[in-house]
Amino acid sequence: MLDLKLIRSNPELVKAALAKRGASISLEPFLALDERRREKLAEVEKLKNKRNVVSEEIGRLKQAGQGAEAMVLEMREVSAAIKDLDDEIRRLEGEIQQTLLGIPNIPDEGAPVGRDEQDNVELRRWGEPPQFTFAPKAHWDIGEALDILDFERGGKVAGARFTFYKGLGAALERGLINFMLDTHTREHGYVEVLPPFLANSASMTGTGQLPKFAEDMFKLEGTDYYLIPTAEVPVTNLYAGEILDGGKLPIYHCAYSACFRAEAGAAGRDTRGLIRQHQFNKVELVKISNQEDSWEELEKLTLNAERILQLLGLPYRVMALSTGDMGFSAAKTYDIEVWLPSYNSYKEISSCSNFRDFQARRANIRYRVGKGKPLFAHTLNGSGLAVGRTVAAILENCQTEAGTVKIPALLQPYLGGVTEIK
RNA sequence: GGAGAGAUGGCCGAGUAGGUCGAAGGCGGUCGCCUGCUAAGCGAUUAUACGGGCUAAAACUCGUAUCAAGGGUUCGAAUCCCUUUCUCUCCGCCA
Repeated sequence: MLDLKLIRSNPELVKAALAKRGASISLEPFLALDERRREKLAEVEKLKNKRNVVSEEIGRLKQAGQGAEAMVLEMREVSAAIKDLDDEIRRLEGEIQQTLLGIPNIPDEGAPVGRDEQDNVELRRWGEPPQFTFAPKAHWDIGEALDILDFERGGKVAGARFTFYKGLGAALERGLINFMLDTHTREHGYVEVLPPFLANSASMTGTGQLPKFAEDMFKLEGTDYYLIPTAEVPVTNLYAGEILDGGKLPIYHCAYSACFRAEAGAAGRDTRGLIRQHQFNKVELVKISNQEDSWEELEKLTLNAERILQLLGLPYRVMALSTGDMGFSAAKTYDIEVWLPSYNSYKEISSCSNFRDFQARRANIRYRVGKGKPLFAHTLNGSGLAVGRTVAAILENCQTEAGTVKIPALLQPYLGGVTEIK
C-alpha cells in the first residue's frame, strides 16, 4: 500500500512511477474522494467537540440537581447529524482503502524500466550448461523411466498439475528441503519457522495477494481460509500489527512450506513435468529490515539463494526484472534462473524482492528506534529455493547417457549416501 | 461439538448501580537531581492514528478517535445490549 500522503502531495510522481509498470492509473477520482473525506471529517469533528463539551455540562447540571432538557434535546439532533456524517465518512474511507489496496508498489529507481520479461536485465551467470554427448531427456521422462515421479496417477487422484513423488524421488525432494533449511540456518543465520499452510484474508491482504489476486489462490469453501501460495504470507504476517525493537532488526527467517496456486491464467503453459504444479514445495527466505538497510539485505538474500545452486553445482543466471515484469508488491526483484536442458534455456527457480514499506504498511509492521516514533519496516523475501524445480534441474543436468542421475555430492548425505538414482 | 470464564496502554494490573477516564497503581524506558564507586533514593516524563493551525521541515499546538472487532441504546459508554473473533478451563472427539 502506498502512503496516502505521498499520493496526495505528489500525485505526478506516483503516476510517473506507476506508468513504468505499464499501469496507467487515474488518481483524480481518488484525490477527489480524499478531499471530500477531509471536508466531512472537519465537519463531524466540530460537531463531536460540541457534543463532548455540552454533554459534560449536562452531567454537571444533573449532578447539581438541575434540569438540562433543552440541551439534551439539542444534542439529540447533533448526535443524529454526527451519525449521518460518520456513515458518509466510513463509506468514503472504505472506497479510499479499496482503491489504495489495488494500487501496485512504486518501482525502485534501480529497477530496469521495461514492458515485460523481454526487458529483464541479466546481471551475472554462474556455471556452465552441461554439454551432453547424447540427447538429454526431459525430467518428466527421466522421472517416469526411473519410477520416481508419477504424473499419471497424480492426475487420477487429484487432477492435472499434481504429482506423486516415489522412492528416491520422494527422498530427493525431502532431502533438498532439509539441505536448503540446514544451509540457511547454519551458514546464513536464518531462524527456521514452520508456518501454517492456511492463512486468513487479513494476512493475504497484508502481503498483497488480496484483494486483486483472489483467483490465483485456493480458498476453502465456507471459511476465511486460503491455502498459502507461498510461505511469504504467514511468515511476513508473523509480525503483523506489531511494533518491533529496532535493535533486533534485521530479522531473518527461513521456512519450508507447501505452496498452492490455482494457476488460473496459465492454461497451456508448462503442462508437463514439475515446473508448474498446483501444489509444490518451497523453502522461503523472509527478512524484516529497517528502512536504511533493505537494499543491502536484498543483495545478501539473493546471494543466499544463489549459494544453494552453487553447492548443488547447478548453472544459473541472475536477472533484474524490468518494471513491467515485477510483481504487484515489489519495488525491485531479482529472479534466479536455473539452466534447464529440456527448455534449452534458463528457468526461474527463485524470485527475490524488496517490498520496502509496501507490505509493512498493509500488515502494519513497524519498529521503533530508541524513543523515536514507530516506523514502517521494510520487508523482503525470496525463494531459497523452489524445491520441485530444483528436482527437475538435478534430474536434467545430472543425467547420464545410461539414463541414471548422479546426485550432487553435498546432497548425498541427505539421501542416506545414495550417489546415483538408477 | 457442549458448558463456563475472560480480552484494558511496552508489560503487569485497577476501574462495571453510565458522566470531569486516554484511563489509578506498579514494572520497564527516558531526562534531571542526589550520593566520592555497583546499589538505593528523589523529581519529572513516558501511546497511536487521523484531521486542522504553525513551519522549509520539525518542534509545538488545537481537535477527533482508540479500553479485542463491529453494531446498538443514550445528551453522554471501558462501563448497558447484540454479533463476531480470539484466549483460558472442564467435558467430548482426535494425531
